[in-house]
Amino acid sequence: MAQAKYFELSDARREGFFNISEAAEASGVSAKMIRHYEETGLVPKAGRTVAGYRIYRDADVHVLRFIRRSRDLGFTMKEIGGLLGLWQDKRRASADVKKLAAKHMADLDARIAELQGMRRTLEHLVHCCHGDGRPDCPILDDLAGAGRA
Amino acid sequence: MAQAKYFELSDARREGFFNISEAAEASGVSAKMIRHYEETGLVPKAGRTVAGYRIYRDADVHVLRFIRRSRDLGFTMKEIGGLLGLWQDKRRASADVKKLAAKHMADLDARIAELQGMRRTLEHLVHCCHGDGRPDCPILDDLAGAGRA
DNA sequence: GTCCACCTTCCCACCGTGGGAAGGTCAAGC
DNA sequence: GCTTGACCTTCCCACGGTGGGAAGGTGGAC
Repeated sequence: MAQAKYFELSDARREGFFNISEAAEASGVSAKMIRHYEETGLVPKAGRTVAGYRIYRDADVHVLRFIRRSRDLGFTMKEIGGLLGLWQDKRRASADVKKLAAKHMADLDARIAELQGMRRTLEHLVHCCHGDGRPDCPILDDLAGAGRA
Repeated sequence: MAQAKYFELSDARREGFFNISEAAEASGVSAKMIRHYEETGLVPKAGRTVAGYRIYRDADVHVLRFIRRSRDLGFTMKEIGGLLGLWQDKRRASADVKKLAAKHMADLDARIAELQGMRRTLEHLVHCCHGDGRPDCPILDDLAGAGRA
């Protein structure tokens, strides 16, 4: 990632590097997750100081922010790997990006529809339940017997 | 769960018990998950034959179906634990069930809104991307720079 | 020199589900 | 009887993402 070799931390700072918590702060990705992304290969290994501290440049933080934004849009790690590849490939076809995004949109639609289905059923049940001190409850009755009662 | 002790499997069947795969089939919960629910204490420990095979009665299958149905409505394991408790408590107040269900509905609403927010943003981006062989792509531009460009 | 904040690695947890290995058991066919 | 294949058991590992925390090393300020 940083491609830098074996600075003292103070030197690294002078050269414009961040340590991991600064990179986390600037990118919105937690230090924990930055390490995790490195470990899983989503981002290349960070440069290190002589003492073994990870150091990051602006460009690295930029990558992390890209990941953060992608997560915010609900892309999976795998998809983000693909997006990063496309982002860094200057000869990419925008159609490839669009395709990936459209696929993800379809996934979101499916998930939304699923949740809305649950919500509708639940709304009906909640509506039917008088919700007082008595024990009889159509919600439980449905859970207990739906599809065969 | 089954409260039965140490049958031979053939005896158990005559007494109306199911083995785990029959219970799975009848309840819609996989054998794998039945064991898992037992291990986590969501359902009581099943009875066993002398050979150690789990055996289930109709009532046990009924419980499993309750769980399955609850999962289908998106309840978490924890919530299902609560629902099971209420279901089996004949002196429950239906208000308690309604409250749990209403809370879950609110959770669903929040999740749906979140996904719809993602979807809206994504739709806009996909719409803006010409999606041809050229590399320039507003989707990647947004992921790379949103919030500071 | 001391102190505290930060860094490192490592392991564990969540939730829900599935895969698969290694070994025991049941029932059917011969 | 014995073999065969389907099933059972327990155990561990994986996924996606994120967090908690322990144990030990460092950086920098006073």
